[in-house]
Amino acid sequence: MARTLDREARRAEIVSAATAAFAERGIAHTAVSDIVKAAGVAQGTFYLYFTSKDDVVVAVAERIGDIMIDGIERVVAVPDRSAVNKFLALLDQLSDSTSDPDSSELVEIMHREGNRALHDRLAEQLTPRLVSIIERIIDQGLAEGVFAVPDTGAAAWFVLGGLQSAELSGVPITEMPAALAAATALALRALGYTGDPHER
Amino acid sequence: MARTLDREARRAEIVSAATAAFAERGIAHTAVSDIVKAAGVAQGTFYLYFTSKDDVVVAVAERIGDIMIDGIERVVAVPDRSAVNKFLALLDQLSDSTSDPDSSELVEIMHREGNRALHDRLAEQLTPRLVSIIERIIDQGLAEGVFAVPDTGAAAWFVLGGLQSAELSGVPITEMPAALAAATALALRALGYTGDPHER
DNA sequence: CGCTAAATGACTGACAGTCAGTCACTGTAC
DNA sequence: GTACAGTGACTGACTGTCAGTCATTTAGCG
Repeated sequence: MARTLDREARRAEIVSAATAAFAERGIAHTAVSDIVKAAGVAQGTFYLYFTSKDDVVVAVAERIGDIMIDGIERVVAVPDRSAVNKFLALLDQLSDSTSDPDSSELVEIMHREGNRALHDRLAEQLTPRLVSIIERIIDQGLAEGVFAVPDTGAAAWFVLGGLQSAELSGVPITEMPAALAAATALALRALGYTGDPHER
Repeated sequence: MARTLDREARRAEIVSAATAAFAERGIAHTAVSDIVKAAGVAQGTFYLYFTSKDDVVVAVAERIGDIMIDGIERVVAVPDRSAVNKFLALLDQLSDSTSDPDSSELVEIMHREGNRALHDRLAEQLTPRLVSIIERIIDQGLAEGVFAVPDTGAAAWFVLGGLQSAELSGVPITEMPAALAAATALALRALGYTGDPHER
């Protein structure tokens, strides 16, 4: 059965099997033997594509991260959108990734208790990418004269941290929109924006 | 050797042994058998005091958290301090926990690669406690008329998230003070403060 | 056909967690 | 003050699980 699939495809198959297994049992209760059984390969094969069990967790997080960044890049790339508009769109997209059927299940898996490691790995590789998108938005806002910050990089990190923290604040899901609106207002104020966010 | 130590003391001994072992080898490379050997008890005894290996990680994080919160409560409890002053003192204390000999080593251990779990567990139980302290400071600031936010809770979460994010931004330690100053300025602006933070 | 590299799966060492048994101590009875 | 049963903290050898390895097999390619 050797050489029937190219390297990337085989790797992707194992990542899919791992994602499904983590969804069903959680990371800690998923053995590498479960993953390879589902993927239809031998245990040794697994270690030709991943250096460790942790390595496949990172790969799953990467896949989720790629999907999320794709969605965000799409709404942010729209030309002729104002910086504030893009910023609000980015937030919509971040909180609404649940509504995207592709990513909704993945995000749900990640938030399950017992899959903390997945959440951490995602944050780890998502955060720098989000920061760089936010930096671009802030720079645009500075050019437009609606934002005022001395250090784009620091502002991007701060604002992102603040917004992510709303997610962790433990407010019930029903009140999330309100919490998010509050965080958005604070973020815009931190960026030196003085207008009404709802102009759009 | 039965009944020679009260429950709390024995538990504390095991936590100490675990802390030392985690410092030396990292969590993943520390076996429960290493901890009990260092603590001078049998493996079974460990499970009379902790439900799992993860449970002792939480206990170590709690000990570190208690020390940090103590230090912060101390500087924040000073009467006659303005809200802005307390806020700045809190930040000093948070970033300077390294200078406190008690906690410096603990903080260092926690930041080591491979002890991510410890960092996460600390954040988990430290964050709500910090939020509540920051809420008190914001309320004081509202009473003093120097802050202006519609929702104290949301503001506390946002500001704390933003500040913690500076820690993760990957700036070299030499530039940390500058990054922290930038984050502080952003935080105060988010809180609606319009004065000069350096009045003190 | 060799030759090379991918794939295999039985195996191993390590380790988290268990449990039947020990023993130091305490309270009670005489 | 002696005997003795009761208690529960403590023990450590043991077990099942599982991540990771490696000698061997299989498939494609010139």
